[in-house]
Formats: sequence, C-alpha cells, structure tokens
Amino acid sequence: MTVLLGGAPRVLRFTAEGATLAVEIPGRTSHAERERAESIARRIFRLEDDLAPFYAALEGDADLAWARCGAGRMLASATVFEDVVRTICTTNCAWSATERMIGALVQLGGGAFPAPEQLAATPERWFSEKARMGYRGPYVREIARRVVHGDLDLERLLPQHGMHADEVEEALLALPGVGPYAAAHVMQLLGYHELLILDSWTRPTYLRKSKKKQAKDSTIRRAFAKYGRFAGLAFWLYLTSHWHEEERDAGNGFHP
DNA sequence: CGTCCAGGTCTAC
DNA sequence: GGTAGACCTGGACGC
Repeated sequence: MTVLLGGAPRVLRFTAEGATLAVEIPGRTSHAERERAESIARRIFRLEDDLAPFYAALEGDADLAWARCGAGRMLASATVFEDVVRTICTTNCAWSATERMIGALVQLGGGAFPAPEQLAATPERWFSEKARMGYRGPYVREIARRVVHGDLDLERLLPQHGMHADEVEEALLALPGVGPYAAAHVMQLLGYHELLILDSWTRPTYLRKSKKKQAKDSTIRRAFAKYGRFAGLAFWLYLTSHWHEEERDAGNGFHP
C-alpha cells in the first residue's frame, strides 16, 4: 500500500512469515522514515490490540468460538484522521459512492491518502466537483482545517494515550459528519470494541443470521451485552463469520 | 421521466 | 430525550 512517509507517498510492502510481519520500503529511507513505517504497520494491523481476554471469553461460545484462532483484528488506516474521513465517506450512500470519493481523495494525495494539510488547502470546489462528495465535502474540509489549526488532535484518540472510551466517543461525536454509526465504526478501528456498528448493512444482516423477523437496536445491544467491552467486536464477527469460512475449514488458525 | 434509498447526520422543534 | 425533514450523489426501480 502507499502511505505518506516524510511528506511523500511511499509504497509499503507487507509480508507475513509465521508470527513475524515484515515491512519492505522500496528505495532509500531515513531512520525516521523506517521508524514511522513500523509505527504505521502496527497501527494498520492493530498489533497493540490485546484480544486475549476476548478470546478467553469465547471459550465454548456456540457462535464465536471459531474466532479464537486470531480473528477480529480489523484493518485500520495509517492515521486516525484517515479513518475518520473514510468513515464519513461511507455514510448515507452506496458503497460504489464510497469507493469513488475515496478514490478521488487518494488520487489527490498522489497515491497515498492525503494529509490534513493538503485537504485543508484544497478548495471546496474540488470536493464537490471532482470528488463528488456532496454535503460531506465541507465536513471533511472543516475537520482537516481544525487538525491543521491545532485545535483538534485526532491521533490523541489512539488507545495508547489512555483516554476513556466515553471521552473518545464524545470527541468523535463532536466532529461534523460523525454520528452514532461513524463513531462506533471509528472506535472499532481504534481498538475500543464495546459499541455496536448499527447501520443499514448490519441491521438486516443481523436479522438474516439470527433468523429473526425484526429487532430493535436496543434488543440487539442486549443480545451482545454479555461480551462486555468486546460487545461491538462480537457483533461484527457474528455478522461476518461467513467471511472466515475458508480459514476455518482449512484449520490453519494459530493461537496467539 | 420521477421516486426511492444506500454501510447517516444535522437542525429544529 | 425523541422525532420529522432536509441533505449531495447516483444507481435501481416503477411508470
């Protein structure tokens, strides 16, 4: 994948050998850039996220015991800013529109997702006319401007900074264009796994999987409350279990 | 052609 | 605190 390293788009190649993840960067790199690349890899693959307590709780779980092989490490972006903007681009539109908007953003960034500085400096016209982001454009641009201006530090929301989940949620909900769905989605990527991602895809998928005719959000939440601070992740794995069927059949999971 | 709505959010009651 | 309408866009659908 391509990310910004020292302000320039650089290709990172990831390869896994057993339990080791290697990062390859074609071309010359400085020590600082290699450090940053490792930091990005840790963030993307969410290596700091300790799922052991979650897996322990899944022992004997009829629906989710399969996930103990190492499932649930959702792929994140290089920065929280990128996760927030991408998530806003999933709201109230078809998936094809999301791909188009993010494709335009990445093109603007020269192959990498653009930094807040670049988005803040890009005229509103570009968001509406080129990226076709509609009313989302001003939201994204405003968030970028706040980051650049210094009164918004999204990277501070990473779990390593020790903020309480409630504070993180409050900070996300305060962003223009971020509501309950987007906040829950970004929090999953950050490693706060309690909130359920409830939207027009997860709701019907839950009904189909659980063979229910209907279920209010509060009912769904109650059904997953037993997973405690991992309720949201349990919900997500329940909905996506069929994505993992090949790995399960192959039985090639590992136990971290 | 018009209407609806898709991996929602905001504002105004 | 809960709900109605508006909101960009574009693909799917009915007429």
